[in-house]
Amino acid sequence: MANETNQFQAIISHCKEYGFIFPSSEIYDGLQAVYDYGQMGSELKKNIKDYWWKSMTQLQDNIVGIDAAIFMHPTTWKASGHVDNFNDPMIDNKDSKKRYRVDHLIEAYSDELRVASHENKADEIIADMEQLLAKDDFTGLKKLIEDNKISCAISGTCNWTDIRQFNLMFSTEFGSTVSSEDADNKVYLRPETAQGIFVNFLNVQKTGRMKIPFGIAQIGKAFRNEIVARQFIFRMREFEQMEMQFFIRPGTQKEWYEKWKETRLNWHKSLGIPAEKYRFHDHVKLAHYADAACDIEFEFPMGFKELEGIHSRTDFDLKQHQEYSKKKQQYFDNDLDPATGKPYGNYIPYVIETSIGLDRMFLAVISHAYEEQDLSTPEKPDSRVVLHLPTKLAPIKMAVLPLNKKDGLPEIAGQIINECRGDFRCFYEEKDSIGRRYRRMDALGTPFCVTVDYQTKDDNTVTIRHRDSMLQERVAISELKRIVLESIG
RNA sequence: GCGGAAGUAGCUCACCUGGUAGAGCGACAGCUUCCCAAGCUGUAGGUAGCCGGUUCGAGUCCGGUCUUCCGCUCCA
Repeated sequence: MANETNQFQAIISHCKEYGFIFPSSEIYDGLQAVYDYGQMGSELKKNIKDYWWKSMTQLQDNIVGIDAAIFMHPTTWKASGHVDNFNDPMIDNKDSKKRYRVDHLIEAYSDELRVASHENKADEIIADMEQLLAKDDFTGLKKLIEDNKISCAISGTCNWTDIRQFNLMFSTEFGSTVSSEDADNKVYLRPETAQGIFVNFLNVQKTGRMKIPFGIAQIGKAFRNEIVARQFIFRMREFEQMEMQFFIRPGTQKEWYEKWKETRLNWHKSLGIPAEKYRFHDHVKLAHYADAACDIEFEFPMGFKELEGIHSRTDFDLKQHQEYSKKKQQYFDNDLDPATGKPYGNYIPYVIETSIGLDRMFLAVISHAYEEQDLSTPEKPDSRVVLHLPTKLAPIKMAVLPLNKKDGLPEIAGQIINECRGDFRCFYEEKDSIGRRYRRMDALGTPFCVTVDYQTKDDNTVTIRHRDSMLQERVAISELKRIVLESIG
């Protein structure tokens, strides 16, 4: 554990030191669980995004992308269940420091009463609780707990804090003249991007003439007012999701669920990260909208944690929106049902969702890439920090380094950069010894270092040095672009 | 939100029992060398997270606050 913690700390420091990630508004002491991506981090993040976007849209026959607004009509969140299901009042036991959902605590007590054959009393308490919950009467709820001497299972005491509401959605007022008391004008910052896809389901389906099965992909920010947000960029209050909702014919959800599990895992493996770093974790307790769900977990420095979720959401979301909006959310399927020989007809599609946290993916990529290498020889101690980033994700693809900063070498280097910068990001550096420049590039994850030397002036060849192997080969300048582009894939 | 630990230069840290801050690495400028870091010269950079208290005097003691990591909890 100590090692894992040190490794995690080292990665956090490295991210700061080399311009990948900074605490938000750091000069004002930062803002809890909010981070900024720096000059290197923003490139890496963008490359992850682009790679996901391309593989989920361009390379698919039947998936298109959208970019929905962060603000959505407030009713969206009533329909989705976020308003009702995620405003749970909580209470803490001061002795055991345990926190409970108030309804869970009271229900557990009523279960005990039932076991002891006090059925009537149990029913009565539940009825009281539901009334109080409906009124958001926290004082009354606390009184209910105290009157019944409901105690903490750990400490056995009734030493409770006041009941508090934890609303996981950020809200703000819409329009410049409304008062904050006016609940009708309260809008939320979306806590997930999925609803932006669901409310646009028919727009996309009709205007894009999409036929089921088809998908809608989206990358965007979401916001959750987490009770505890920690572990660097793993759990942030403002984060970015990359997700795809795949609309299918009801009854086919099992096969599509399995297919997307496999497809998504293959996507991860295609980045060269070994399969052992990943595992599936099936949800036992399903969310209100799902009939099957699993996570793809990644072995982060702090252990296996959720990276991506794959959920079979049934027709829950579209059905809810149909009910709340009073607009039919159905699709007419002209394909023939072999059982009847007739078209499948109208139905509300089922949905398989794949949803990955972009920031978590960033953390997965960088923590797997990070290595402190011992390069010592008997003669001399030596070490380097290297980021083994896949070329397609590396912020800088190629550094061009003149061996010397005179004799026309920098000019040749400049020409090479001008030839390549239109195709991929290059970096020029003439300061310090060549070895030191290589090591600096290693720390940024730059896969190729091209060195212009005196031989270059004679035959237009340069050396290209590979980050991971540290080996060099001599190639013609005219070959450079092809080599790098091939590696980007 | 509770508990634990911690916040001193970009990074890692030192300053032991209070007397107005140092090192290594890094950065920058120049020189030298030149295909794998730590050569030479010079320079910059910190009102010790912030606020308050005790004290003649606080980075050092006390309180508060912010931030980070760890445990519990939470995680649609």
